[in-house]
Amino acid sequence: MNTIKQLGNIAIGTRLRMLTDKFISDADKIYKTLDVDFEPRLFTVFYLINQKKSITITELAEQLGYTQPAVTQIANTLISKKLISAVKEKKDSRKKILTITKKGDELLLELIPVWQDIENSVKELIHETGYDVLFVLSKLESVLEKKDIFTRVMEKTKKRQIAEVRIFEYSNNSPGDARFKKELDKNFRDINYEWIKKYFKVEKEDRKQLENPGKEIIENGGVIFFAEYKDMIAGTAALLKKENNSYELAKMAVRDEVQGKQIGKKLGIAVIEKAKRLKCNNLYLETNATLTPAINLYKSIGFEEAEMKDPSKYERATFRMNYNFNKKLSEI
Amino acid sequence: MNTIKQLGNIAIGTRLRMLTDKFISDADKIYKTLDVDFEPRLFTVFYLINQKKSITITELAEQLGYTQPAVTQIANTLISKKLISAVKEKKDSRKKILTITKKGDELLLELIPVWQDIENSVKELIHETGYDVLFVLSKLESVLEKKDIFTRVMEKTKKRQIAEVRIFEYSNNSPGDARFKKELDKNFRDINYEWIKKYFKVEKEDRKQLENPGKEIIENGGVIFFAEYKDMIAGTAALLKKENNSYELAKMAVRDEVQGKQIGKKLGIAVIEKAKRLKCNNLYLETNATLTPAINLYKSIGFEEAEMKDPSKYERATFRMNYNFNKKLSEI
DNA sequence: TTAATTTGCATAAGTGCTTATATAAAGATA
DNA sequence: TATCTTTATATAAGCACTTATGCAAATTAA
Repeated sequence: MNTIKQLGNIAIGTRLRMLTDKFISDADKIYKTLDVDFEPRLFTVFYLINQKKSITITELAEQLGYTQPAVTQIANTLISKKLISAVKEKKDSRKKILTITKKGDELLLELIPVWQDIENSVKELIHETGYDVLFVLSKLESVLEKKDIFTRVMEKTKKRQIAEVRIFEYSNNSPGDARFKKELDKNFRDINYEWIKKYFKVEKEDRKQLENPGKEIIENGGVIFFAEYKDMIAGTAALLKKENNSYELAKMAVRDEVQGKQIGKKLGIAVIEKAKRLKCNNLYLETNATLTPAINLYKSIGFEEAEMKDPSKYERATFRMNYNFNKKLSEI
Repeated sequence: MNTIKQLGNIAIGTRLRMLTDKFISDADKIYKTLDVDFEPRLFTVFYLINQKKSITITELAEQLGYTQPAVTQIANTLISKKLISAVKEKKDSRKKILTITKKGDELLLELIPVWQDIENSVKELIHETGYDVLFVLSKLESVLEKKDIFTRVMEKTKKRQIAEVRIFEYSNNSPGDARFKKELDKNFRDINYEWIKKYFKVEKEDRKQLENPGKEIIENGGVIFFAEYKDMIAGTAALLKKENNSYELAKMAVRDEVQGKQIGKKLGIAVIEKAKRLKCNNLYLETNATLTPAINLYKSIGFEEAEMKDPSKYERATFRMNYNFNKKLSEI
């Protein structure tokens, strides 16, 4: 039974469950031994009804942190034991007002000294630990409320995953054998066709760039970026050279099965950095106004909504964004 | 939800349960979100099988503090997911040896980083509380192991109940009206008949004393003691005067429905103290050797087994005890 | 060496919560 | 004022354990 301690922090749930079970089963044994017709699970509800004199199901659930069905079930048990009674509220007949019955009051006379003994026993126990255990529990509750384990783990996982994503570029200057380049071309094509088909239709300009990226993008002075994640090409982006040191961010796509790993963001940042190194003074992109998540991503890396001046080569392009070179990047 | 805190020590079980639920459900959410085919409840068992490489159901149950059926169920789930495999031990075919499968090893590769993130998140959480929460839990566990809540409450309840028992005597010197004395006589008779009939048969000597205690006991220089508990006469004892400052403790009986409240002990002590005040130098009692609980009670208040010299007036009396006036009473 | 006891595991049923969903009354909106 | 949404409670089913019990293999006692 000591092994559980060695599992460390991760087994805290199991250890708490064991302590919980011990407390609850001891309480149960106490009622049984003292021949009091009561159960531990009824305690909080019965206690609070007595304290508040009259209270509804939902109010109890809120104040005790139970779910409503839990309170309904406990209340029904108390009603069947004739310890409380329920009446509908006059003004709002959905509400059920619970009050202690005469039999409940009589049972309370028996219960109160037992509760007092339990209270004192727990107090004594806690004192022997040398810690203000209840305060520690409060701390744990409040720290957990600020940021729970799920959120913490997600943050860590995201960071870990981002770290596992490797971005590399493919341009006229990149070395590499032909077979590898062919494989990359295929990935560039497939990943982009996949996402375009999902929301829109493939247009002539798409086909031109995707079928022959070497000629249409690289030879025109552009760069293609790939995101590699766990031995697979997970996403792409292209930096297209335009006139007068202008560049366009285009063909940015991430495979469906690796969404949510910040791959798009990492690609976008790589594109921006490359553009800066190329002395670009005008970086823009075109997208569709309905693609809110994408637009938010672009905003998060420094793009700002701009006027849609000239008609685009793409039917789907209804929204233009310019990169703001002066804005300091918020932390990524 | 803050109300639960105000319930104080007694609601510690409920508070622990809530924390437990939060940890477990967060872990569940993490596996689901990361699309890992695993469940929190499988963790400890799967982890330990991996650590020990091969282990049986019962060993797991012992080391984890789970019941054997719990481990059987978890193991079966792991087997159905093909994460572990079970083979019978050659030497003892009752034993089932569990080991991780290839698929289990593959899942572990996915799980370990997640577990690491959980581990770190809990560590971070605990650090933010400012307390060594796991150490506090250990303390709680060890203090609880030394003496659990049930035992503590029982001790307190016993003390409380003893305090509620009032012993009073009824002798030639006692004041009181006739009706009250008649009522006491009836109680003395009924309580004793009740217990005698339960184990033995009522004998002539019983009838003589019980039907006419005033004449047979009081007028002979004896004293009758009553224990009053919650407005009822709960037990009786008599101190019978014999020749040469000898006294006999007899007719000690406690109603069945108030057994276990130390009433007999309290009566016995009252009898002994009275005997001392009467300058008694030889206090004895006769009982039956089969009545072990009664004999233990007598021992606990200072009686010692003695030789059964003269044949008793009672058929059932097979065991004689003398009070040791020199022995210091152990704490009561 | 047989019979009785102990041990290891399986199975069934219970417990005390949960989530998901239904239902009816009340309140908001058009 | 009819409809749509929200709120209060009920009901059903699930979950992760528990206790109780059964069964067969192993061990101990006679």
